[in-house]
Amino acid sequence: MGLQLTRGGEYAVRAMTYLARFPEGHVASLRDIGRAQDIPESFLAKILQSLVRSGLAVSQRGAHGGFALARPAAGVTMRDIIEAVDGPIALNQCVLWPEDCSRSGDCELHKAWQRAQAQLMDVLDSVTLRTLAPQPVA
Amino acid sequence: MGLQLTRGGEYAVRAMTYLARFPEGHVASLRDIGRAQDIPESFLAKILQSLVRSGLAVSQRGAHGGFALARPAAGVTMRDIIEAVDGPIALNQCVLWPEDCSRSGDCELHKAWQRAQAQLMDVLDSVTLRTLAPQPVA
DNA sequence: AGGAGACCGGACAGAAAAGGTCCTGTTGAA
DNA sequence: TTCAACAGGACCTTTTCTGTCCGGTCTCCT
Ligand code: SF4
Ligand code: SF4
Repeated sequence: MGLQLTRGGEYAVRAMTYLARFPEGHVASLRDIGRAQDIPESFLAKILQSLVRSGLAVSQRGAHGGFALARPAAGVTMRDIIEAVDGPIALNQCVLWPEDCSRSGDCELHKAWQRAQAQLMDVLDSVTLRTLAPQPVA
Repeated sequence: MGLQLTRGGEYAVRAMTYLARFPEGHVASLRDIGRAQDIPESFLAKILQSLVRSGLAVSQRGAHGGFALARPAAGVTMRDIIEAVDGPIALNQCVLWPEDCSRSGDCELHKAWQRAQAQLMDVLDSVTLRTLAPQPVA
């Protein structure tokens, strides 16, 4: 393989999409999210921690605690979520860190990867949680 | 990380691009390619084997042997090369094997990944070895 | 005040993939 | 015949992925 989304990334988007289905501010517990989205709960705990640390979600501790979106669904993109849990997206190392490759100065391949990355980001930046969960349930 | 080209994929494109810089049919040895492109030779051996098995390169055994492109440079794309060594490209599992995910029937996220994949393939299919190595050296 | 419910944080661990290495065999041209 | 060069497979090390576990902490509810 190679060049594929991690399980963690997929889970993160699914979890956030689930939260976006509720009215703004609604809190759902780890257990609820895991059950609803078929995500192992102890793994999901780690993923949600990343999302909280990245400021995409907020957590409520104690009884009746859980997680909620930190901002309106329309303002959170697929890219935001994936980068929060998997780190920066770079189809090839040199796209984000050109200094790592001595050839990057005049490399046609480099330019190709930059175009590919730009096209990918176009999609990832344009899809928000509102796109993924259009109608909040009452 | 996650979602990044493998080292093997990068090496493969570099090796093929090197071959494309010579007149059609020119044979270069493993050693030559490895030295010119800074690729560990024993690893490169494996990569070239994959390329030969996939029909993108041909090999010549015995003294003065080596590797050459199997077809004109303009007919070999980035995608061909990467898929030959890393297997099929799928930004998310469900893009190529939707039956693996029970949700794939009506999943907005799935559609998003399909768009992203299509954009990526547009670039990868449009870049050929002729693009990467415009002028064969005499 | 005292549970009980729920997240926090870090250590740990098994499995898989990435990234190579090595060795023995086979080929083919000089 | 010799020897340069590829073929193929076994093996190895390191890193990343995909989780698990547990003690600690916080907060609501009674
Ligand atoms: S694409 Fe070019 S610049 Fe980027 S890593 Fe490969 S050789 Fe270096
Ligand atoms: S994007 Fe949708 S279809 Fe694809 S794996 Fe995730 S949930 Fe399944």
